[in-house]
Amino acid sequence: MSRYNFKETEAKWQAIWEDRKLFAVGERADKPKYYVLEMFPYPSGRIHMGHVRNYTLGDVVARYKRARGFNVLHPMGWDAFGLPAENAAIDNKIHPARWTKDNIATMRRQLKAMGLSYDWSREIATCDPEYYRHEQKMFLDFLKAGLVYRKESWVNWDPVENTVLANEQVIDGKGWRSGVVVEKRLLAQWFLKITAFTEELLRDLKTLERWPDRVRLMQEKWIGRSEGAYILFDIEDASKDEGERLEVYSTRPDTIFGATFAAIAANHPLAQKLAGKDSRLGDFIATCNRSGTSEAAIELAEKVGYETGVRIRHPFVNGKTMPLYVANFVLMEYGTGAIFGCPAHDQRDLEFARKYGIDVIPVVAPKNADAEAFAIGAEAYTDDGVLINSDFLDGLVVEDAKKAVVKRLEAAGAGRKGVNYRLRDWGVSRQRYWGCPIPVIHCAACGVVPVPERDLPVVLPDDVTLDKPGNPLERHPTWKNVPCPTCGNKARRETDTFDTFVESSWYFARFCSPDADTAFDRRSADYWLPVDQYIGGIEHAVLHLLYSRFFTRALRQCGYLGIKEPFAGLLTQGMVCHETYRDDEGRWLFPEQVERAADGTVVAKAGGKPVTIGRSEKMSKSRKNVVDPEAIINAYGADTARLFMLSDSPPDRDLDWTDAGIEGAWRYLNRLWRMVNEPKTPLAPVGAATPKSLGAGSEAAVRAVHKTVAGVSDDLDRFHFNKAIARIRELTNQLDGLDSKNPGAGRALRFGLETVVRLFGPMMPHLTEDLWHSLGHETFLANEPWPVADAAQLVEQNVTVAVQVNGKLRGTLDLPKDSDRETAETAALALGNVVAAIGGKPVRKVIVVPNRIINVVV
RNA sequence: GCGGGCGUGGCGGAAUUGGUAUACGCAGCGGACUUAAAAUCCGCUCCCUUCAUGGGUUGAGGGUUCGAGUCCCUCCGCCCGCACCA
Repeated sequence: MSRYNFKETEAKWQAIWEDRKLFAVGERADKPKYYVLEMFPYPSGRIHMGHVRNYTLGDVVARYKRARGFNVLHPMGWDAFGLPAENAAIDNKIHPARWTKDNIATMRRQLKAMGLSYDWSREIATCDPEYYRHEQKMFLDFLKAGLVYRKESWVNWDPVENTVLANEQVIDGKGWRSGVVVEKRLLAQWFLKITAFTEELLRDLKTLERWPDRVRLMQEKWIGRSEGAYILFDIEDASKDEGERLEVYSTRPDTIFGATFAAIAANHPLAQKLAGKDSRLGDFIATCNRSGTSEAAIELAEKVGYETGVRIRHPFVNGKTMPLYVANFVLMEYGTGAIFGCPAHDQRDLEFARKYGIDVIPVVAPKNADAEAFAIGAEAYTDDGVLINSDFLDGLVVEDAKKAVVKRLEAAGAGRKGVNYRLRDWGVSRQRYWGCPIPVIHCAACGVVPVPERDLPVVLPDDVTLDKPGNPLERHPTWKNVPCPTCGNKARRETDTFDTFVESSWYFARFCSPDADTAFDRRSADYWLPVDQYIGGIEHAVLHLLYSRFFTRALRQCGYLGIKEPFAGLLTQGMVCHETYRDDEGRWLFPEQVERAADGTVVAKAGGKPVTIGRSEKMSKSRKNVVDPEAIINAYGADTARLFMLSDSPPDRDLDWTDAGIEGAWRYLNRLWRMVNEPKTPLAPVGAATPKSLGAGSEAAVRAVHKTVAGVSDDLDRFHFNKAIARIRELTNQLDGLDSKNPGAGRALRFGLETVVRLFGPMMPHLTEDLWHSLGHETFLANEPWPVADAAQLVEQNVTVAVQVNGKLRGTLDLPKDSDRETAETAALALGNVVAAIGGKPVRKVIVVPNRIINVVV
């Protein structure tokens, strides 16, 4: 029996497509444009299965839209700056530029072996000065537009390595290389003013109709708009510092009469000031600063506080004062860095109060509760209710009480209504080498001076040493020494580089005109943008996508482009998982290190000892549950890998990689290949007219083909690739069973097979291109239009209707489509099983859903 | 800790969005072909009970409805994000 030679076939068509420049595109007026983009990869070394999945999904969309008549832009590039290159430099003594370049070469070769329909002439790498010089220009334009500023901000500091650590380099509060406890430290850093667009970023989420709801919801929560009040508390005995007041933000100003303490962040200016007179407070603040800078680390830490001895006055109760604490769970970045605590109606405040013996005064009671008897136990009461113990607020519901409090506060000059956001400005400074230099110069006389545009790009120096801790740019003997562009005196270059999220915030626009002298040609950008379909991992749901949305608005403000939203459609794909293996000593094993023994158990290839199989988890190097895409492509071909990736799970869910699954996909490819190359029924000649009369079997097959075309088109429009494949497989099963004696079988089979080949084109481009030619065609399948179903062939004459008695299925009926109520009801009540189930009881009601179901209620 | 999501046979999943649960595939079992194996082809396969009829089942429990995998509430488990990984 013949087998499909994927190696030869895939290489052949890849060469021909490339040679004919089939996927190179330009702007054109005669077709609608469609821009499909997959998140570009970080060049970490070799492609992994997550890439294969991501790029397969994108390629199906690109090829499908091309067939549907769109002028499709489908580019690829490299997110080439980042921390791993520096780690590799330290570990392997290889220059980050060299390492990155080698990795790109490897990964480009691997991607090309997948047969992806990219316009490779548009390839970009963000570490190329031709790319990042435009980013430096953007930064200067943002600076002019007031969208950039400098301020002090906290970083993770490793006191042994004398260097700043990324959150991922802090493990259990310790530096990953040094193992010593990490401290927080203040550093002057550059910030992009994303908060200038907060309301817009929030409001415009509604316009992103083709984004998953969960991503929009996550962004909404991330921006975190809340309404409340800013309240000023007088500080007792603040005689030396007249007029000093503590400002807090609260979303529950209605609970002000339940306030029994106040707390400020460890790095609140008042805490710093008080620490000057209280060394134990200083120690406490130092302890707080020993936890990491990540919100998770802060929130997960045990909640502790320090009573300062300072007391603050209640704004409405004369003579009432409350203790002021410094607490590790109050964040300086949120609100004013200060809160008032109302333990009765906030769970965290309640736990804090119980721990430090602070009073708990209920001020909101459930509507029908007995106010006298209402007490707080272990749970704070956070629902709506009626105000009690609250002077002028008593009897009001929460909403009205909030308004009443704000009114009084404003009248007393002790506060105001206010809106607050969780969103903070974007800190873009990184104390690292392998990133885009920030184009400013520090002059002792002139201050911060932007690098003049004629001096761009500020290029990274090549001659750096990465074997010592700290930023190599800082240590470089000459690079940072420059004359001040304004006064000409000796000055110092900024040695911080950009967060790599900056590069990925505008790369989609660079692809529109990758060789332009400016960041991008405005006309090209106007033609191609926004991206019609963006595809990538859910892990980018907030940061990358929000930063890109911000950047697009900032670029618009600076006149670069005219759109607000960069990505009109978004598809977030799930992870690729694999089961895990451990040997008898608990060490992880790669899948290729284990095998199934004769008795069915799984053992290690080396030594034959039994292996414990763990559940399927995200593929990761640390657990060794990875399968190398290149090995799969060498063993089965790209089309098999693509088919399996698409057929086994819907794109937004996790996918389990299994050997059995890939084997099954491979068998199917061969089956299809044989159906075309060794047909059981001789195929009608190419282009032959359809005979006047076909046998019943052939006619049914033709109808099935039309139904499949309609179904698959609909599935692909909704990204239900797994369902589309199931449908086509059903059709091939039917075509395989077509009796060759049936009149018109050869014609029906040709029509069926040609359609199957065309429908599978976007998913398995090499095999189908080859079969298309085997079927006698000389055009490129990749250039063929998408098949269209004949609407007349889709109409069913009869439908199967389910018949239930009291909601339980008792039989089915074959009825003409759109039968009227009476016909359906009469037929249903005549069914033997239905009569038996009714058992002579009176029929109360008969529900008829046309063409669907009949339910008899007795 | 906070925010978001997911949960359907031995496994991946389907279910026209409130109307016949388990399509399609994987694995398994039986058969055909073969000296034999591989490959291929045919058949069976959610669970319990039965000659048959029947009954049960969508992580667990409750609710709404003529009817719930789908909507609501409570709980359990797993996953993603938390601003210096990308």
